[in-house]
Amino acid sequence: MPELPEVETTRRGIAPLILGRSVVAIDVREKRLRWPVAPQLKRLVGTSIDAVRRRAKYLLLDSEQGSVIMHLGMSGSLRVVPCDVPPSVHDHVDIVFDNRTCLRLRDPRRFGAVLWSRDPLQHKLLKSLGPEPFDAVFDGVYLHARAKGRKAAVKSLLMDGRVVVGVGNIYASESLHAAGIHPRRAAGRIALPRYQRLSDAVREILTQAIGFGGTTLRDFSRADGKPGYFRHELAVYDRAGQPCPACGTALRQETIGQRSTYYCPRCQH
DNA sequence: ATGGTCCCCTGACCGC
DNA sequence: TGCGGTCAGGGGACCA
Repeated sequence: MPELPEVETTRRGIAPLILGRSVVAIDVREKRLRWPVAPQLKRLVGTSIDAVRRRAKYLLLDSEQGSVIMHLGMSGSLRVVPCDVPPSVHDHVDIVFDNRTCLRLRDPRRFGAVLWSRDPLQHKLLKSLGPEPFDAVFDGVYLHARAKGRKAAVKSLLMDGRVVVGVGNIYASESLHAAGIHPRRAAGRIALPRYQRLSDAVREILTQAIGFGGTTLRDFSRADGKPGYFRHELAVYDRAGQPCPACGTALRQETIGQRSTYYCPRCQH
C-alpha cells in the first residue's frame, strides 16, 4: 500500500505525538506479520522515543536501547489512539505510552513488519537500498548511468529499491506520465535529457503527494484516521479508459512485472 | 548482475 | 444470499 508519500505522511503524523514519550508497555496481539514481530520490541519499555525517521518505505523509531524498524507492507497503517479504545481484528501491535495513548499498527494483510536493530541503516533489509528521491545524487545523470545496458522496462527500474527508493506502483505510473516516457520502454534505451525529466517528475509528484497527505485507495489512513487526498490528483493510476488529462486520449492499463500499469498511448513514448 | 515468476494474506468487488 | 474468480499501494526468495 503505502509508498514514500504515505509513509512520510505517517511519520509526520505520529512524530509530534510520540517524540519524547516514555513507553510503559508493549502489546502484541498477532506476531505473525511478514516476519515474526521482534521480541526485542519489549526493550522499549522504560525508554523513550528519541527520533522518528524514515528510510525508503521503512519507519525507524529510535530509543537508547535500539531502534524499531517498521514496514507497512501493502495494507498497514499507524495511528495514535487512547489506549482504552478497543483494538479491532487487524490491530496487531500497540506501543503504549505514559500518557495513556498508544501507537497502534493495523495491517489486515500482514505483509508489514516490525523488526529491531541496534544500527537500523545497516540492517540487512536497508543496507543495500538506493538513494532517497530527494537526495542530491538522484538526478538524470544518476538514473541514466544506472539504466545503462538494462533491457527491462523503465517502470521496473524506477520501482527497484536498489536504484531509487520509495517509488511504488502508483507513483511510478504517475511519474512516467509526467515525464512523457512509456512505462514499457527498455531502461537502457532512454537518453539522458529524458532521464533528467523523469528524475524531476519523480520529485515533483512525490512532493505534491506528500502535500496532499498521500493517496488513499482503500486501506491507508493517516495518524489522525483521515485519508490522503492525492487520489483526486492522480493523472493516470486506476483511470483506464478515462481521458488523459493532458491530451484527452483514452488511458490504457497493462501489466508490467506483475503490476498494473497505467499510461497514455499518445503522450508517452 | 539481470530479469522473470511466485508467493505471503485478507478483503472488496463482480458476474453468475 | 452464496460462491468462485480476480485484484489490491510491497518486496523477498528463487529460478534461468
